[in-house]
Amino acid sequence: MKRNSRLSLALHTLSHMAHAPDSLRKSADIAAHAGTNPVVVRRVLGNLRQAGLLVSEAGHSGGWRLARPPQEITLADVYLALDERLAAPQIDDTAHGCSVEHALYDRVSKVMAEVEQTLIQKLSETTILEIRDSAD
Amino acid sequence: MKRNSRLSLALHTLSHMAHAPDSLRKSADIAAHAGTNPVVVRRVLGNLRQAGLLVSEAGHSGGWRLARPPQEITLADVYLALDERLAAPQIDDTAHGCSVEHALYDRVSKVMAEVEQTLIQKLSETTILEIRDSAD
DNA sequence: ACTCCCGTAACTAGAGAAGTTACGCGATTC
DNA sequence: GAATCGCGTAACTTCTCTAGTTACGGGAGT
Ligand code: FES
Ligand code: FES
Repeated sequence: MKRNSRLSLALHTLSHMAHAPDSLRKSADIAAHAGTNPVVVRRVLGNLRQAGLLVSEAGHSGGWRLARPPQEITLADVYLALDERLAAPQIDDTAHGCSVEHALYDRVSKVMAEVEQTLIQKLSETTILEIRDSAD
Repeated sequence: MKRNSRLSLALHTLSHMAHAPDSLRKSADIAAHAGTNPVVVRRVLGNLRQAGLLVSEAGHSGGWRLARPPQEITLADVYLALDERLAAPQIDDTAHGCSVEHALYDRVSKVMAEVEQTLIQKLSETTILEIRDSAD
C-alpha cells in the first residue's frame, strides 16, 4: 500500500457493495477482505458517509450500507468525497511578491485546475455499477 | 516546501534564465536565491541536463546555461524531465487475480493516462519565455 | 600548482500516511 | 435493564518518501 490507498480502498469496497446493495457490512469484515484495519476502514468510509454515499448503523447488528442505488454513484463522487485533489497547486503559494514567481504560479495553477476538471469529468462517466458489470 | 518542490525550483530557475539566456549561473547562487541547498539544485538541474534542456560546465568559471533558446522550452519539457507523473496509477497494481479489482484498476488507469496526456498537452502550450514576458 | 564549481554518494531530519490501541456511545438482543 | 456488538474518535506508533546536509573526487579554467 503506497500513497492514496484510500481511494483504492473506497472504490474496492463500493464495488463489492454494488453486488448486493441492501446487505449490511461490518468494518471488521471489510478490513479483513481488504487486508487492512477496521479503524482505517471507518476513517475512509466515514468520508463517504459525510458525502452522502453511505450510511452507517450502530448497535448489535450495525454496519455499512449504500445510501443510494449503485447506478447513481460515480467514481467522481467517491473521488470528491475523499478530498484529495490530485492536481493540487504544485507550486508553493508563498508568493514572495516577485513577479516571475507570481506569473509562474498563475500559469501552472490554471493548468492544474483545468486538468482537475478533466479528471472529475472523466471519472463521472463511470458508475460503480458499471465496474461491477465489467468485472463479472 | 512541500511535495513536488522540484518542479517549482526547476521552473523558477529556468524562468530566471530566460531573462539572459547566455549568462552562466552557479549552483550556489541559484540555491541562495531559491532558499535551498546547492546540492539540491544540482540534483534537480541534473535531470534537466539529462533531458537536454540545460548544459553545465565545470571548472573555475563553470555553471549552468540554457541548452537552447527559451522559446523552445515548454513547461511540458520541464515536467517530463523530472519524471514525476502526477496521474500515476493511484490503485495499487497488486492484482489479486480478483476480477472486481482488475476491472477497477483498468478503468482508473485508463482515466489517469488520459488525464496525464491532457496535462502534458496543456503544459506544452506555454514556453518559459512566455512566463518571463507575462511576468515583466 | 591552485582554485573554483560540478557530480555523486551517504547520511540526517522532517513531513505525511497508514496502521494500531483504546475507550465511549448508541442500538440491538435477551 | 444488563450484556453485547459495532461505529466514532482520539492518541500513539511505524513506515516511507523527500528535502536538506556533509563530504569527497574530478575536471576546467587561472
Ligand atoms: S525570487 Fe523572484 S523570480 Fe526568483
Ligand atoms: S478482493 Fe474484493 S473484489 Fe477481489
